[in-house]
Amino acid sequence: MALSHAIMTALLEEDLTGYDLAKKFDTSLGFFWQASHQQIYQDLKKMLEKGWLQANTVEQSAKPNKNIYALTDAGRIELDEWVASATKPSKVKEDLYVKLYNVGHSDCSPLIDEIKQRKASAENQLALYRKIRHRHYGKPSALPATRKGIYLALLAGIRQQEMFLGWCDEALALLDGLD
Amino acid sequence: MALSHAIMTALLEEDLTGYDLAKKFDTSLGFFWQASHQQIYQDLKKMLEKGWLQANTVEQSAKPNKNIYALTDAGRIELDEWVASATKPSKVKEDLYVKLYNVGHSDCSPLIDEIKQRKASAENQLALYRKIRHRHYGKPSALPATRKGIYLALLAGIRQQEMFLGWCDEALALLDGLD
DNA sequence: TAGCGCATGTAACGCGTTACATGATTAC
DNA sequence: GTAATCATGTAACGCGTTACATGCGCTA
Repeated sequence: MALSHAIMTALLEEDLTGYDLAKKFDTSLGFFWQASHQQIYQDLKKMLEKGWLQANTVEQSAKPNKNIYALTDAGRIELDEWVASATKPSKVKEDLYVKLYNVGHSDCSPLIDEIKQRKASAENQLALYRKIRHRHYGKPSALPATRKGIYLALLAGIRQQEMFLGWCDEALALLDGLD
Repeated sequence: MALSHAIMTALLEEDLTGYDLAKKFDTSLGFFWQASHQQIYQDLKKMLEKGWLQANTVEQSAKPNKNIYALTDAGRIELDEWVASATKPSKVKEDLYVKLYNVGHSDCSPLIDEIKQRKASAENQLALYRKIRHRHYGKPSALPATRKGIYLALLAGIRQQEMFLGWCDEALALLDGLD
C-alpha cells in the first residue's frame, strides 16, 4: 500500500494530525498523490497497528482531541526500504484518450468542449506551479539536498502541464470543424 | 464505471471475445486504459445484465466455446452519452514523485537507478509509438474522421514520453553525486 | 516433455469513493 | 443565520489485484 508511504513522507518534516495530513494531500504532496480524509484516517489506524507511527493525543476543550502522528524508528526503516525498492509505474487510466477513439462514431463537439475545459484547468495548475517555483526554487543547483527532490517533482508537474497544453492546441486544431 | 465504456469503445470497430478484449487492453487501447482479463470477464457479465452487449456463442471442439460480444443499441446510446459527458481528470498516483520528497532523508542512489530504469522503458515505449505513427498515421490532416481521434491519443502518448525523457535527464543531472 | 497460446472463469482481499454523522467556534 | 474551519470517525459499496483452476493443441 503506497498511501502509507506517502503519509510517512509527509511526516518526515513535521508531526501532523489526520486533519493536517488531509490538507497536505490537497496541496503540495497532493499534486502527485491524492487521498481523502476518510482514507487517511483508515490508513493511520493500520499504521499504528503496524507500529510505523505513534500518536500523541492533545486534549482540547470545545473541539475533539487532536491526535498528532509521528514516525517511529520502524516507520523510518519501512519508508527507507520503500524508497529504495523499485515500484511499477502506475497504471494509466485516462478517459479523455479513450473518448478520442469514439471520434467519427459519436458527435464530437462535447469532446471539443471537454478538451477546452481541461486546457483551462491545466493553465491554472501551471500558473500555480510556476508561482511556487518562482517563490521557493529560484536556483535549483543551489538548493539543499532536502529541497532538490521536491523541486524535481514540481518540475515534472510543470512539464506535464506544458506538454498537455501543447497537445490540446494540436487536438483542437485537428478536430475543428469535424462535427 | 469507465471500464465498461472502454470495452464498448473497443467493440465499435469489431465484435470480440473476452480473450481478444484482454489482448487489446494489452496493446492499442491499453496504452491509455489498462485492465486484466479477470476484470474484463466480470465486467462483460455485468454489461450483459444491463443489456449493453449481446453474446453470440460459437461452439468449438477441443477448445472452450467462444463468446463473441457485440454492442446493442442500448450500449451505443450509453456509450454516446458517456462520450458527451464531461468526466473528471483521473487522480494522479505516481510513487516516483512521492519518493523524490525523500531525497536528503534517504539514500538516493536506488532512486537514481529507478529513474534510469524508467527512462529506459520510456524510450522503448516511445520507439513503439513512433513506429505506429510512422506506419499508420503519416498525414494527420488527411486521415478519415474515425482515425483522427486515435491519432491524437497516440500523439498524447508520444508527447508524454518525450516530456518524461527530458525530465529524466534533468533529474539525473541534478541528483548526480548527491549521495 | 515443457511451455506457450487459446479461452474461460471463481474467490479473497485490499484500496478508493460516497454518504452519513457529530459539534463547537469564527467570520460575513 | 449561514457557511466555513477545526477534528474526528463509521458503513456500504464498487473497483482492481492476486492467486487459483481447467484443459486441449502446437512447437521447440
